[in-house]
Amino acid sequence: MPSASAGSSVHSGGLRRLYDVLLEAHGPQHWWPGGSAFEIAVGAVLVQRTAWRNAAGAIARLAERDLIDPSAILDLPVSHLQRLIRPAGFFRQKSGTLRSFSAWLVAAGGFDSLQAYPTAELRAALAALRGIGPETADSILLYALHRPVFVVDAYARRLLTRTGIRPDAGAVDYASLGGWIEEQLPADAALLGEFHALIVAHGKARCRPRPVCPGCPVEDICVYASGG
DNA sequence: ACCCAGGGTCATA
DNA sequence: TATGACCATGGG
Repeated sequence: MPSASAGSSVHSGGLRRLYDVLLEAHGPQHWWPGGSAFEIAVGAVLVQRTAWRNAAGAIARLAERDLIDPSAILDLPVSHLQRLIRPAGFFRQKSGTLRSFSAWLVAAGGFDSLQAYPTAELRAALAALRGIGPETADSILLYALHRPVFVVDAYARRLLTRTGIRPDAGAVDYASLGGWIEEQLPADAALLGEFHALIVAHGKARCRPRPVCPGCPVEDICVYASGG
């Protein structure tokens, strides 16, 4: 018998099955297919509470000027940085976050140097930066540093709640929920990266109405699924 | 005009 | 602990 794991009795392997169903329904999302680790981290900051289209526009404006580089960001006058990232919204806050993150990264010796540190330590260091919370920290860990981390976002909480995999997902704190999920999945950054992207894609496309949308591909593993 | 988008921080009760 | 206000742009 597997050791005690809350909630696994009803949905044994539920998370892995959810991944399979989402992949089948939506296909691979290929987030950040090409691009440096720094560009990925910049994207993680710029996309906060913002449509990806807008964040991508801001990244393009930086890229056109060869500014996707921590030292280049730091050398740039703040007003110029703010003007360039304006399409991403919250540009005053995000300019400060990008500068703080760039300074931290340069001080650490770059992304290659970061790989020497354990995930928990990096997560704490990132989340200590102003403008980087738990979710953005995990996004950077996952997509830029390829650490096997589950990114807990609002879509994930909603989906876990509605499927009944974790009915209290909306109320549990970030670290507890993320850790609980990571325990049940392979420590595979590629899988977890695809999973997060799929959850976002699903959240945008489906299940807006509650409690469950008719014809939803996730319906058959949903505790609320009825005859409708 | 209204709502939302791949969050985070701070003030208040 | 838990809401609420605020940050700002762009598309449906």
